[in-house]
Amino acid sequence: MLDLKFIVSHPDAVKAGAAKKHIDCDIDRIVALDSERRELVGKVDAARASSKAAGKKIASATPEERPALVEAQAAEKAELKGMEARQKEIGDELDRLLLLVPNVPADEVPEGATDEDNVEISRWGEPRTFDFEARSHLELGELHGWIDIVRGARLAGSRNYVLIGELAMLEQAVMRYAYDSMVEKGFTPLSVPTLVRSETMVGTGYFPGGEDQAYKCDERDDLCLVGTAEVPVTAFHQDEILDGSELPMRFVALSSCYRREAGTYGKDTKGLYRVHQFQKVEQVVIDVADDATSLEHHREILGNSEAILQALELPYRVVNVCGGDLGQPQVQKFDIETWMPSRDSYGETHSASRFHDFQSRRLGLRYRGEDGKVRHCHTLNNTVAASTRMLIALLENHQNADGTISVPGPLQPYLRGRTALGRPVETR
RNA sequence: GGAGAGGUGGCGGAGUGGCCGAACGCGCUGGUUUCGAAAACCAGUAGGCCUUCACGGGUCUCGUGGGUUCAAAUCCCACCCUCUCCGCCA
Repeated sequence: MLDLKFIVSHPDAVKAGAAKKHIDCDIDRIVALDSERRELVGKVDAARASSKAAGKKIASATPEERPALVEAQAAEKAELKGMEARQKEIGDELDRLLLLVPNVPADEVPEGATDEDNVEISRWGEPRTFDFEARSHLELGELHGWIDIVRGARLAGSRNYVLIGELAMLEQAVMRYAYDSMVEKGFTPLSVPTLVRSETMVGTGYFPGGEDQAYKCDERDDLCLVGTAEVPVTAFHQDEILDGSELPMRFVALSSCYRREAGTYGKDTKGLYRVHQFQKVEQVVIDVADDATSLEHHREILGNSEAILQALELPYRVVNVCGGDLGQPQVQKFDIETWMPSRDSYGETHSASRFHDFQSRRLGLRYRGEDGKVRHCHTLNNTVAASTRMLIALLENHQNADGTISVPGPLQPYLRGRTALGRPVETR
């Protein structure tokens, strides 16, 4: 969430930010509540001070003086109680409203309503032109007996799948390669829970608002399945005051990811593009509260993922996500879209976000700087590799006329030296 | 699932009604000492909110929320969380 002081002192900037994101929130109400709160705090504090002083007087009073003093204090306390009740009301409403105020997008974020308004900022590689009739990942999967959608659905409903044989191996190869690459760059590997308390979902900004997209196990346990390792990794140090000299902290985690995909019926129904469960390697940076530094690290984690795609010879482009396509918590987001021949377009495979202290405030994630001051950390994250979408890109981009799949060099060691997957079939 | 213990500052850990936002230790910061460092010694060192140009002042917080009391970290109630033992199990 945003700092209440910031909202009150820059209400127009916050309103403009919300408008840019196409999100409604009641800033005027917050400003009004805060001014009432301030006024009340002064009175309440004064009344408490007076009551305390009266208490000390009572303690040292003679038995004869006592009853009168106690009675006088009681009247004061009754008034105090009324003010405290109102103060709590205001506090509760403010807390509720503050959770709904979106982070202010950066100036560099383009205006726009949907992903169609995202602005391409760079491009790497050339989409391949096939001199044969290229197959979709689903066709390739069926051809080799690698993907079983029917049994996946029988096991777990629609948008589920089973990977078989070499494709299951390839999945592990990509995950391991992505993971190892990040460890090599100095990121600390973390293996984290994927079932978390709902307060952790609130802390990272997914709740309130994203409840429909999460699987909840809250009837008995108040737990949710995470949609990304970002959640447990970012919240790893919640409610702590870190030593500033330890920052930035760089983490990498591999986890299963669970997404309900509510409201997407009929969208991307074929294949592995939009599924309820996949694996993902995620990078997270816990940073100092300095815009220039966290911006630099935002570029760094974007570059880390680009390096993976380049090593795997997958053409991609980077887009600067527009206001309307930005989530509530982000200041800015760069999506990487990788070329997917069957879609005849670039499909989103990575998402690099920076949040300033939006998540940290909710999480109580702070650090003590060199000057001794305590500040909220900045947080950042980016996909390193998401299993299903990477498999789509790898299968479709590296397919050969005979149906085999060439394995990019970096993945070969993870596949016991294999340079191609699948048995050759009829060339078409 | 059964039984028990406990949640205190950056960390460890005292504290069972006022002298406690809190002993002591560690850590950190500054100083003395030293050619420099280590060690030793001295001093300082929780966070939030309100107020102040500032120095400062006020107030809240000892898991959370209520209650008792003139007065609560300390007593009572509810809830949350953690740990230990037994059982079951990957």
